[in-house]
Amino acid sequence: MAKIINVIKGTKDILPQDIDTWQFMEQQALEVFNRYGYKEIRTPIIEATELFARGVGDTTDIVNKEMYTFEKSEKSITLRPENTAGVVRSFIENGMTRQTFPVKLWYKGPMFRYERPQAGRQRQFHQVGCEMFGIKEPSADAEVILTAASYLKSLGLDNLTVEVNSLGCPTCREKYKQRIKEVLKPEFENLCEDCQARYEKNPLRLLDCKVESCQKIFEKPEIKSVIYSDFICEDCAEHYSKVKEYLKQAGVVYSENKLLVRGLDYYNRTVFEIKSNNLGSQNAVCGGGRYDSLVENLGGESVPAIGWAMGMERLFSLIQKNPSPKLDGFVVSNYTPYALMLTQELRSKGLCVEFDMQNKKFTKQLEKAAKLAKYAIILGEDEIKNNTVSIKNLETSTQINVKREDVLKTIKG
RNA sequence: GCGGGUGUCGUCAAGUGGUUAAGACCUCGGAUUGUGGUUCCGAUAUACAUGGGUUCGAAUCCCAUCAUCCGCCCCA
Repeated sequence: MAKIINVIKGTKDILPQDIDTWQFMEQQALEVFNRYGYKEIRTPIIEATELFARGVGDTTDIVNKEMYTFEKSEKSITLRPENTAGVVRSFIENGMTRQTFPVKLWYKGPMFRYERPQAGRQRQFHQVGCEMFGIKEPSADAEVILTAASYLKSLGLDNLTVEVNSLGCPTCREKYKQRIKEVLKPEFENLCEDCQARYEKNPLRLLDCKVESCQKIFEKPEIKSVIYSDFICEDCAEHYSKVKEYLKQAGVVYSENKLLVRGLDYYNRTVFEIKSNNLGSQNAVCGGGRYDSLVENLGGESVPAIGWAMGMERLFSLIQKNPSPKLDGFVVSNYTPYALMLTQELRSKGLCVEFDMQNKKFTKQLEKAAKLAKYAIILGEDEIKNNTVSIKNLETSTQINVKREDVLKTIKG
């Protein structure tokens, strides 16, 4: 035999036995987001590398070491590692700035990141996400989080933890960074290697380091007081408290996590995550936040925006799975042409029906019917002669003879 | 990029140096020549990740490679 070819590391087939659940996720997305006023947008899977360098940020891990990038006709092209940058690009390029605000867009599709695969992490994975443009008021933040919560609820996922935080605006965040750097300066030598690098590149990300020795340093009172201080400016603080107020009024249970720092550079003010306890170490189902300067950074006008993305594989592993439904009927007959005709007739009426194309023995066909279908539709010599069929309920073993045109009525009630 | 675990039929899984490598599920056939799901019998002609090594002898011990899973990191 020839050598078999395997899937690429970190990628997976979505197999027929799982497709019902995937289609369910997609169907719920369509319905819920439509209700919330979102329109689907489909952007290319490949984009100019520069889009991600400028959009996601070149200090992020995603851009630094996780992108699938290749050259074609002297252009640098990258498989999208996330879709916010692509949506923003399209928003600008297609003049959506001139549409009535808010502009609400949702997407779903594969993303690519060159990372070491593990539980809840693949190199090709799927995200579903929402982006809302044009509203700077905190009501937008609350609505966007509500949209996420509604979608999760529609999937039967209720008991998830919503965490929120505010990163402030570029001005107050910069001050905060400086204060963190100052207070940690004496301890610099004691920080782990990663943290030393973060100290320069993005001090905000020092905070969620899990190395014990670093955590001990962060626990020191004088340092802790800086880390946990309310650094955000008055405007940001007011925005943040409004968001929380709205969430409370909408009945969203959330907790504040001051260490919730997103690894993407474009976020400002509100950031949030929705987590599960049943996912192992990759426990975030949803991550998002406000990105008021991204549109401008990518060459558009200054348009505020906010959005989130969910990992569909992670959702998949949390969703209650239902067994695939059985066929409505299986035509059992040793008269193949008649069986074919009856099958076609029933299908045209909307039933899911199969027949035995191999014309096996009657018992074999019935056995197959019992395995695959709710009803056996028996078509023998007598039935053909009288223009009837015998319908056997394969669960209750009751069998009745009905007129051919009454099959639909009998099966569907 | 760094750690740790694991690789035996399509799937699950026994077997820890010694004749033809259990078993179960799935699939297919038969018992049952127009009535299934239970039961019984049988079949799938060479499944020990790959390549080396140790040994009289390796699925079993050692090394390497590959794959996969888990953790760090980061994120969805």
